[in-house]
Amino acid sequence: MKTHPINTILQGDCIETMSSLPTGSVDLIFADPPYNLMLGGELHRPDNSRVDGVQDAWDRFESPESYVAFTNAWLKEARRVLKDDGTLWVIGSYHNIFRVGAALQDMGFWVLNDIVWRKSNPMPNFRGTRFTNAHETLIWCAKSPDARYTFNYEAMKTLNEGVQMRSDWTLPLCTGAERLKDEEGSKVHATQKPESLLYRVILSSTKAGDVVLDPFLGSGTTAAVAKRLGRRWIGIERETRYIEAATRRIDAVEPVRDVALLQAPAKRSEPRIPFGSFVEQGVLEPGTILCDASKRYTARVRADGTLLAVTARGQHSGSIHQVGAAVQGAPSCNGWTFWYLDRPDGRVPIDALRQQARAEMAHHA
Amino acid sequence: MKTHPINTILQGDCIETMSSLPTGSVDLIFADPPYNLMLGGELHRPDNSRVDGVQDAWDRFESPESYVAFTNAWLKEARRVLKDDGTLWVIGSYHNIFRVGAALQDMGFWVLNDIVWRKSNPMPNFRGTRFTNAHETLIWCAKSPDARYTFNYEAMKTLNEGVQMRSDWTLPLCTGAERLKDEEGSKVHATQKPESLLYRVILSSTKAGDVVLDPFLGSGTTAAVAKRLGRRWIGIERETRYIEAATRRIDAVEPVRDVALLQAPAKRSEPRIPFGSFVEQGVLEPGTILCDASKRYTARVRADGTLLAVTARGQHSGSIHQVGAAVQGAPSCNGWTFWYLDRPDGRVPIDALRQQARAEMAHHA
DNA sequence: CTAAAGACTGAATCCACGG
DNA sequence: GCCGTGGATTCAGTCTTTA
Repeated sequence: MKTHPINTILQGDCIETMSSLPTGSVDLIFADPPYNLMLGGELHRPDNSRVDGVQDAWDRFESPESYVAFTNAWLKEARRVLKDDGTLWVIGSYHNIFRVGAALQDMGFWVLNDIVWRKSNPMPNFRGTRFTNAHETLIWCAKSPDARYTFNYEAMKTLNEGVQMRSDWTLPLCTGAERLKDEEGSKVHATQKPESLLYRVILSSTKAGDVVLDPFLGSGTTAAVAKRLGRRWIGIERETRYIEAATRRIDAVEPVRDVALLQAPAKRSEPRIPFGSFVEQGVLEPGTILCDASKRYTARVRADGTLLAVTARGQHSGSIHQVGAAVQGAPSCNGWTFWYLDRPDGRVPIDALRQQARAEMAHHA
Repeated sequence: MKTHPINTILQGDCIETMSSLPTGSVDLIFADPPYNLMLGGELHRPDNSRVDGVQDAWDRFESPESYVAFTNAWLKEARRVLKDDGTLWVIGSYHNIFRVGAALQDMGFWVLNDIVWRKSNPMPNFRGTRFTNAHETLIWCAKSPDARYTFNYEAMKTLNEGVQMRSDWTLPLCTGAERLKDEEGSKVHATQKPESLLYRVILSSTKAGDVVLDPFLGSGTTAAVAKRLGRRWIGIERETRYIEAATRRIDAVEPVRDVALLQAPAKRSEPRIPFGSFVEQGVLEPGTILCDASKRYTARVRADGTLLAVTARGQHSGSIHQVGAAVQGAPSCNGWTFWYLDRPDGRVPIDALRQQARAEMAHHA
């Protein structure tokens, strides 16, 4: 039986090593595969200094076909290891992202978003022959169109000052103290990703305790951020020098202590309270009149917690939601926020009753 | 012998019609093919209004395979018609752009840039299920790696206030007076592109007098901008109603005398700096304690950039502004100046972080 | 007349759970 | 698996109507 290692780096080829992991065992995969840059000769700045680009053997492929074969192979194993409701992130540039995206769509993955990492401090185009290549692309996808994936909508919205997080993220490159250096002061890994990028990836699409797999761990950014955010992790890496640097780095990470403190709870996860319970408990008398914000519609509360409304279009009865939708002629309605109640201290939405009940439940818990 | 029509709209299927054009005869192709969105049922806004999505027959394909076949067919003709030193632009979204990009790379096209059109006013994600889809992607490519293509580096730099034009362009959607409407006031074309986008495309990669071909002309944006910029143009379109609207539109265009007089569209809605970004980028650890100037109140920073404060009046969580207001019992509060941070070099308002980040952004810009 | 408030709109793969 | 129901969910802008 396949064992399930956790919080460790597995040394080896990413495809072989993934094949040793159990089927449907990880919640999230973040993959930063070789980009297959196919750089020609060396690149020099206007002052003739040499640009230290990606020259490593791991980025060399014989042909476009062999890159596609490699992509299909690792994606296939990733798909097997991923839970049915898990999601996959892949990062790339125009050199490889189209082939990767087409391959994963052909394999049945369902794209949820393509995300643009807009670099606030990209390397300029020294020759002035193209637009400054100032971004990279991430693809976020589920295993199927009907998968129930994790998306921490509220956390992303608050992280973005109260408006929805968009598909373009402006973040700086990994530089300065965050960038791993060897004894001689040169960078350990050519393509180390910034922790801020992984922070957003992991915070948006996993829950605390989830298992995050990175099949191309490199300098260990994914594992470091997963550990910091109270997620479990598995890394796969071939080269010993990267493993050594990543291990030191991950060991030094302190997880955030209070997991409950990590993020505000989503509204969707709050306990459900039936409207009828307020009638049942005597908070509302049967016969109480409700109205909408504009006072165009009124409805009467019945003993079983349903409403009764009479309009020009006829008589409507049913739940607070059904009657709210019916009187407006709308396809749906949130009755909690649509209906109001006259109280001595003013008109309040009936949602105020629910909020109060929830606050009392939290107090007793 | 094949004739070379110019400054006209050719009615017909794009592949057949392109095949009637001479080989190696156009300098630039801009293509806005169907995205094959595959939308499900109806979508409503929270106010219950219905979203008027793309449901035209031209966007429906039998299968992913038939979309790929269609893509290969039109790309092949486009490649033939294009001069050896000409370039091709294609716009798309995550629904189709990966398949398109892979197809054109397989065909030998050489990608020069992928360009992100960052929409300053995208439609939100109404259900809170994904990141707001706030961009589209353009691929710019030459016929071969050694092609001597046109790139007006200086014009782009000037258009971008003296710094190199990046691969991400922030531009608004096509709305208001620019959007073509029919007699009943509804939009003529579901996916009319803004002229500002085509300005950049045509100005960056053609010379005056060059021939610009758009095989999916639609509402005629490409032809209108080409004419305005003193380029020649050919449009291909199948549907009579689009041709009629585009013809009126193009006829009304006055070519500019002096292209240098064209001014850059105002930059709108540059990224703001959310408080959460400092947590994300590791400037602040989750769990960090903030306090106000008088040290009466303290709050704890959470991983999503919200604060959590406990006072005699209860527990408060939310943005730096909301929690600042709540602990004081005030109606509002500027959290940037209210909350302070203890640093080795003394206590500073958190606004110092923001000022520093803005200074760095200005430096990089 | 101006100013404020309300209506309308955009290439959208847009719900979750219990019976 | 399907079906019914609860109830959660929007940003930047333009244009129209009201005060």
